[in-house]
Amino acid sequence: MRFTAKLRPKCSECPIRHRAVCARCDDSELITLEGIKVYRSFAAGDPILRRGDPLTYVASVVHGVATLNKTMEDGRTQMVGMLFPSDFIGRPGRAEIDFDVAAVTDVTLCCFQRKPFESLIATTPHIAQRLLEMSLDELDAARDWMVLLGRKTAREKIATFIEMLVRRQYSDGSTGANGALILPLTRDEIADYIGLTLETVSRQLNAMKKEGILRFTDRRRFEIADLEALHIATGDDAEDALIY
Amino acid sequence: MRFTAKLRPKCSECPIRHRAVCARCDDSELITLEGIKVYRSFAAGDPILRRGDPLTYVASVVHGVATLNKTMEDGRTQMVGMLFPSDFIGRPGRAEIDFDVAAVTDVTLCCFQRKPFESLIATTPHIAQRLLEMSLDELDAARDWMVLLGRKTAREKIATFIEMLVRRQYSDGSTGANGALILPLTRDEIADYIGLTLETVSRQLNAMKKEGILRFTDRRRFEIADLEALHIATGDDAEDALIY
DNA sequence: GTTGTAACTTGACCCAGATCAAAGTGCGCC
DNA sequence: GGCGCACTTTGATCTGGGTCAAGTTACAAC
Repeated sequence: MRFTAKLRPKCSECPIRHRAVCARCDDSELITLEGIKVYRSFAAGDPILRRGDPLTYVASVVHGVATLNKTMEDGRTQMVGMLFPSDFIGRPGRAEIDFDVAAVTDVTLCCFQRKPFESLIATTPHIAQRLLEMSLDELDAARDWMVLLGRKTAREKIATFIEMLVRRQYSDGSTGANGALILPLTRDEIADYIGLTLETVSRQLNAMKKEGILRFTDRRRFEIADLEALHIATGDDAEDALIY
Repeated sequence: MRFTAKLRPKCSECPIRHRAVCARCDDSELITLEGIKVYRSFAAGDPILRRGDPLTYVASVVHGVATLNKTMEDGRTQMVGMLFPSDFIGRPGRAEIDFDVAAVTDVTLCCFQRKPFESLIATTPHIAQRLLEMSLDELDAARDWMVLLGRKTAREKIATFIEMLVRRQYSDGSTGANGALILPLTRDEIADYIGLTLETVSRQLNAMKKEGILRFTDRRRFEIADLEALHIATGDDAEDALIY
């Protein structure tokens, strides 16, 4: 793991304190965690872990966005996850990782050595329970993504991706000034996430701009002009919609 | 949950004893489980749970094959999982299920009421640990399937699906007489699992038959005539291959 | 046996999205 | 302020797999 900084801020002031793997820890458990944690920072574009790397550390994302990528022998790639603040990297009980993890924006991680973290899990049910809950949530999300990849049209894929971004950026308050939303990924990266090519992503995004569903201030910053139309474009049930 | 039988066989003689959620339980923990478990059977084709059903029970598959299905409003469906013996149904801490579970062959489940099972998890680290491990394994499998759905060709999808079947049927010894493999799904169900149409599934399966990779004895029973060619057709790395 | 039906195969044609190609845009850096 | 480069847009064309439409099996019920 590359890193550019080592710090150990107070858990009590941590922005992900109530959503991360440590969410249910009490004060004494936090003190234990504080003793073994190390902050590490990565610049946008940096690799965090490569497929096959030994999993010496596990970590929580504190700031920024990271992606999980699988690459086939001939170079085709599929992104299999996007990590936002509070998401967890690494799995206890597994010695190496089988996909690449990369920082797409500047990223700060709160890292724990895997071995001591595994012992902690065994003795701290609050952490084990929270980790199980987070893993099951990720599994649910992965299954929803399987529907997107297997059955949705290009337009539905884009709309679903945008809706997911909105949900995540509001839930961790990482929207830009005056609530503007941010596309943390390039057209190419979006394509890898939703199983399209970058050209199709570009065309669909511009189509939704022309239709007045999205309003871009620049290539990365935008807002939702018509939340209802966006949801209809996802192809999902009305009951799953963001409130509008 | 529909059921046709209620039995409570001995855990020590259970065929999935060492692979299911109870794998790491000691004798005294098994006695606790024996006290609260109930066997239920479903006929091929029966629904086990429907989307939105209250999750009163969680269960392990003892015999047979079940599928997890998501359906969009307009009827498009995507299978998001296949459950073989030892796989687990349901998630502690969630009151309802958001996909359909159906028996594709005759199925026997070992069921536990969710509430008592949740208390068991809290007090029995052997079960909590095993459940976390199984959930993370499922998450890994879901991510591999995302690559299949997002990036693989029809031929690669079929080959990967067959290879997965071989792996699972050997690992639980559910192959037919003289080691013949069984397609537990119809062409239509296979299509829903790998994101194709039934016609494409049929064409690709017959192509692999003509090429001498697969040998069918009837529509559901077959054997692998060329395991190496099958693996090459998956598009996956040689290192992930079944031994040949 | 016949008849019904669900599952499967095969062929012809079509189209959403891929591929190939060429501009356009914007930002960092000297 | 202009050069370089990465990213994006847009157009033209192609194609893998979808769609539509007959047939064909194969087994279950009578």
